[in-house]
Amino acid sequence: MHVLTAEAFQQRVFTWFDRYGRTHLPWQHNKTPYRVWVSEIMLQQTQVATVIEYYQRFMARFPDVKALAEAPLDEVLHLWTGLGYYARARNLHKAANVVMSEHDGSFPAESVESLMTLPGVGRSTAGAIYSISTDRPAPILDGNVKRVLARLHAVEGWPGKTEVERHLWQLAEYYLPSMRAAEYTQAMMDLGATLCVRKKPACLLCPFEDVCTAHACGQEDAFPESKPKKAKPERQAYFALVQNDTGRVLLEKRPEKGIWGGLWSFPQFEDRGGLEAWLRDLSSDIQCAPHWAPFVHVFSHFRLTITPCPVRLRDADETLQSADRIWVDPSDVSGIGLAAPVKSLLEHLQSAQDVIQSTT
DNA sequence: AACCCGGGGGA
DNA sequence: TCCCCAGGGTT
Repeated sequence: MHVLTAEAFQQRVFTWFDRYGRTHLPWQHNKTPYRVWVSEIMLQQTQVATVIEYYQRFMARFPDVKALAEAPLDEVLHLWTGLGYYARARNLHKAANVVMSEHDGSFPAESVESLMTLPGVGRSTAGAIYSISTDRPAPILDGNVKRVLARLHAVEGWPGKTEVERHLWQLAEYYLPSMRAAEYTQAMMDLGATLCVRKKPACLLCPFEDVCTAHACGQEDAFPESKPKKAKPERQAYFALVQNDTGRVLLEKRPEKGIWGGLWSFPQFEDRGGLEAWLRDLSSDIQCAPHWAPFVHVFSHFRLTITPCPVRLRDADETLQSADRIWVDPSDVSGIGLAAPVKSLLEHLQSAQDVIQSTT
């Protein structure tokens, strides 16, 4: 077992990429810093297969950074609905405005450091945007590359630890070629995404099969080490699904910070008592249907048991109008961002409505 | 049900 | 500087 020179490593990467690399992803043609940036942000926590549709819709609606900057944030969040990690969309919108107001509308792609001044762009994302859009070398260290390098060198420890991450960056810099920078970045991501996958990697097809330390001892699964896990606390939420005579549904805008930041959701309460008190204040003329079956929505650090409580409201539309409250038609929620379970509940309300209409 | 993920921001 | 936070999809 020996360590490859950087040149030998690069040669193997390019030979493999020339045959097996991905070249037809939507963001791989007409490459501009803007298009690459949007793709990299979407790809941060989300796999390629999921991103493709979102990317196409996003680019059709916001073809350039000016269109994105001028759009209402609600509309950006709408196109992000279901993608998760909504801070990404808020940062994207904020960064588009920074590009317009502080960089005359052209992307600050002169260096990795200048890209990193944009909200939502860290070192790895900046390296990807820089190398792919300018074809000049910059290392990246996304989850794919972490896996490839951690296995190749059997790097111990969880990559979230500063020391481990520092070691991996050092390796990424060591192997970085001076030529074919864009292809190299793409090739490293492709290696991790298609061969060096988390479980059952395709080592027999890997250009580093003969030099990979983890493979040599049959320990591919042991690298990189996974995040130390801890128990997830349980939380409760009661959602008021308030519907008026016309079938429209009341939504509230969530605070910018925290879970589902800036999205629209149902009025939410920690317990049934809170919901009932709120309803009594709202109107004397309410019909509270039996609540629907509770279900669990899992976040990265807690589990939320949601109990949807449908309510029919006869009057008082006006009393509930304000900047952060709206009545929406559950069959048309264009223009606003919704969390996945909220979108799903609105669809349920819509089908319940259809049943009522078809039987009357 | 367990696992994965780049960056921001507060402790 | 470290650790917590954030939400879906995939396996």
